[in-house]
Amino acid sequence: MSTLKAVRGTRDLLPPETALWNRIEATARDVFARYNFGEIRTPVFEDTGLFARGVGEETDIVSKEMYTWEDRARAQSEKTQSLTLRPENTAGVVRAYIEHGLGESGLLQKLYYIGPQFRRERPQKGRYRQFSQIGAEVIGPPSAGSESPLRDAEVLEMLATLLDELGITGWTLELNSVGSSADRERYNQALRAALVPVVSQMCPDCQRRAETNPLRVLDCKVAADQPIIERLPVIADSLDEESKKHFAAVTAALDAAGVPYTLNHRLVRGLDYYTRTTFEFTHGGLGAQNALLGGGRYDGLSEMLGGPRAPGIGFAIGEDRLVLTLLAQLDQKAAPPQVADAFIAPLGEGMNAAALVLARELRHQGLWIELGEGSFRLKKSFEAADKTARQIVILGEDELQSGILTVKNFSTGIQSKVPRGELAVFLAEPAN
RNA sequence: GCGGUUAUAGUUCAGCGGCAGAACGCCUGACUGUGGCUCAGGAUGUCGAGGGUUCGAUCCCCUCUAACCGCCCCA
Repeated sequence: MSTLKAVRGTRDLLPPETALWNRIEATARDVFARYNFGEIRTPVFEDTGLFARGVGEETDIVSKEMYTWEDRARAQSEKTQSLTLRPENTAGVVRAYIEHGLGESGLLQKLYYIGPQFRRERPQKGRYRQFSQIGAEVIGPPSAGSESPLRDAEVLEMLATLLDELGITGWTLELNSVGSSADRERYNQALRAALVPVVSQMCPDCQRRAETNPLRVLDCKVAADQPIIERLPVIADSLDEESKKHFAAVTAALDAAGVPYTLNHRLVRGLDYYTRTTFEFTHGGLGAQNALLGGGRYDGLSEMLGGPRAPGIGFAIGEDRLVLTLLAQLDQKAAPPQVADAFIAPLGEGMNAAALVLARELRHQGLWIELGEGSFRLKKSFEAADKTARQIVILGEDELQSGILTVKNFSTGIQSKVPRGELAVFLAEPAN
């Protein structure tokens, strides 16, 4: 019988790596707070219809990657409900926006989330079936300014700030506009028309894409196809005046703020709800999964879900990919194991209870304490202490009677006698 | 979902159709209340799982599972 393991595409996160996850999340919360975002937590599963309508029936995510099941009916007469583990979080946030009438405040809603998402894809490095996204949405009624290109620019500037504060170096912001849904439709037709005479010279994948999703042809990496792709129409030419004006305002604001970006007119994103601005922050160290985060504007999503008009813009960061990138940059050396301030070594099992009392005192004073075990020989206590703490406190009969404790610092090698009343202050001083 | 590579000790990895190996880590002692350095000794394990070929399989064959790489797609 084989032992049980974490299922395919899922994994355990262990210390010390979890410390990095916590640092990333703390930094994100800090940055979001400065931009006046509040946290939203939506359910991990939702009615399947939310994703079918919100993300799009024809997308890969909905058509083949969702974890969906029929919920048990409570009564014979009741119909079962189709539920799905969320494959992304924007649809859930917009559902909550509609459900709670958040638009009625007349204010812009600025919401962020951190949490697991689920897609049944073939796992690879940087791609898991349960993965974590850090995302945010700016959404509200047009009267709150939700359509303004300033919102796009602010979100992008915030992301640049976040990546910089996380210490991610070498990222690239790729930017495009896919226009309104009408613009997109017009472009699709132009693209199909332009492909007809040339598609037979292209790779088999492109021949298939030309049928199923012409926009995807732009993503082709086959070298021989590139000259053909170069001559295909560009989406910018299909944008209406409003969309052009919007995009020009976004780039102008980014220029003013000094946020570097690259225009990529081939950047088309896979979710149906995107309109106008779309973007991706990429990083070279991630291999085939080079997108650190992706996002864009979704002016029609609320209405697609039966809500009021509520334009918005948002993004999702692949937290797993952030961790991979930082781990690669840190080069393992800058991952110091977490060590306690002090290790308390009781001498003999008779000292165990007294050691707990001492540990309690010190912990209540804010110190990180590792509590040893009296049956250990002192040598063994030292060995354990050296791996888990900066210093060791010896608690034997002598120390208990006299109230003068023996402390040894591992980095300096200095051993000291410290009165119990001064112990907490002494231990807190890194140089002792 | 498709193609390729891989799977041996806690970890990183050698290995061979005939007793399962190294390094690091771990445990014990030298050192009875003093770690790191050193020395001596010890345990590492269903050789990913299941089946087949063979006198004999960790090794060859098949199936499965998983990781990694590429495709698809995406965070």
